[in-house]
Amino acid sequence: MSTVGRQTYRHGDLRETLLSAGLEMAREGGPDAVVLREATRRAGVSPNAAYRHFADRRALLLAVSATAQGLAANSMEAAIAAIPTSGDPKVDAREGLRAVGLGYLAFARTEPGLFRTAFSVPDDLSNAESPAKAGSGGRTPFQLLAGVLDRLVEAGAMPRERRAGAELLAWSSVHGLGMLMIDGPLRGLTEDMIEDASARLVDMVARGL
Amino acid sequence: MSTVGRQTYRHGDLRETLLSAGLEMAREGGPDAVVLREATRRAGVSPNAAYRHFADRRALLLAVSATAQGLAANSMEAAIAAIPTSGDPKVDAREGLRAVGLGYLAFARTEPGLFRTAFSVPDDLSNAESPAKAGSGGRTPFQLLAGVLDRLVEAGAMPRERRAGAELLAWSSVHGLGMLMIDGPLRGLTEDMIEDASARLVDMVARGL
DNA sequence: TGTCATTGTGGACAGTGTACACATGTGGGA
DNA sequence: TCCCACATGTGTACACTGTCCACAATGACA
Repeated sequence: MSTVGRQTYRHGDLRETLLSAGLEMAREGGPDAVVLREATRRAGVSPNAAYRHFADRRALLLAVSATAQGLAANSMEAAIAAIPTSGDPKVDAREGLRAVGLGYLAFARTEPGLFRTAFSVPDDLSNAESPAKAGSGGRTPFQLLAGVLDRLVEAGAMPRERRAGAELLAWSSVHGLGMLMIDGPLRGLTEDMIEDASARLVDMVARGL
Repeated sequence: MSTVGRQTYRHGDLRETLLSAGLEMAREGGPDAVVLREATRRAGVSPNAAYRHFADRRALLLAVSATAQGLAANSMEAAIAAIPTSGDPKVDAREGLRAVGLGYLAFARTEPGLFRTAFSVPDDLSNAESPAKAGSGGRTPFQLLAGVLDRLVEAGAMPRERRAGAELLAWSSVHGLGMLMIDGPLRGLTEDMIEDASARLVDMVARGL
């Protein structure tokens, strides 16, 4: 491929360009749709140029995944921001938990490709607070969840002895519904059923935590 | 490819052979590792022979997925069978629910590749009771779950008005933990942490349903 | 026995990830 | 200011994938 559509030999910001090309492909078709050669094609660059910025396809995918997690965080933050304060700290804390869960699920529903790319690429809890995964508010999905759980304890709406590891429980439930809705056996549910299931699920978590 | 290692031109049971080859690949590397050509290679047959039995790679993958769901059902049934009866129907029903969840999670942990192949391939609830997905007891994972939920209601351990759609809630929670453990951000958890999280999760579900 | 649908083969093609050698710019020290 | 090392992009090549097409072997049944 020659340097068509570009005057300079250097691209200028290839890494970023590849990343957003990858993000776009992920949006349309999930992690499997993130293909390296296509990204370089969209960037107007030869296939191998990508290897100057990403060790391999996997590395690109991880970067895309992190970015997608940031977008998920945005959705969660938006849901948090939308809840009116009631004055009662307990109620507010519970609403915060609900909002985090519903924001996560809303992201799954509106951006299924990105959701799958964000959370079904092999990763590790040790990276859960990496700034690359933060939304515009500066916090990652994991940090947002941890935050509302902390508030829940402080407000006395959740026994302190159950706090440790509660992220995993809450996250699991919501994540599972998201996955089953998207490419698991729960596809084909109507919008209403999804809405209903989402609400009931976060209630169940709030009750059971 | 010639008919090496095989005297007859006809293979005899190619469909089944491809299926178990696919299952083996899925076991080792999840859905992405199920590659059509490799399956035919293992069956000692030319690549195109597969197309006499499966429309395309996707069809093979779906068949493998169904088989894997049957294996998951086996794991769940084993967990159910292992619980001692207490005499108290309420207690028994709750233990049944726990067993179903823990059996599902045990399968996820011991057969991560098969688990992902079973439950993260696009499917539909309308196929949830397909005999192809049944375990040796003749019931699919979905049917097993529905069964324990029914018992829960009959035993009076769960309000009847919450029964509808409860499968989705219970399934979501347990499925989410499984996925996050395997290739999501919850990898790297120690055996103990997983054990603990699993137990707490099913308790949460039992409490919150 | 002859016919014909079923099952398998062979060759081909486009597309993928990635390795290796090479080309082209650019910034920092002489 | 020159020049060169280093970063970045190109070209070629290879092995591998899914899948299409035309053809060959086989076995069941008329």
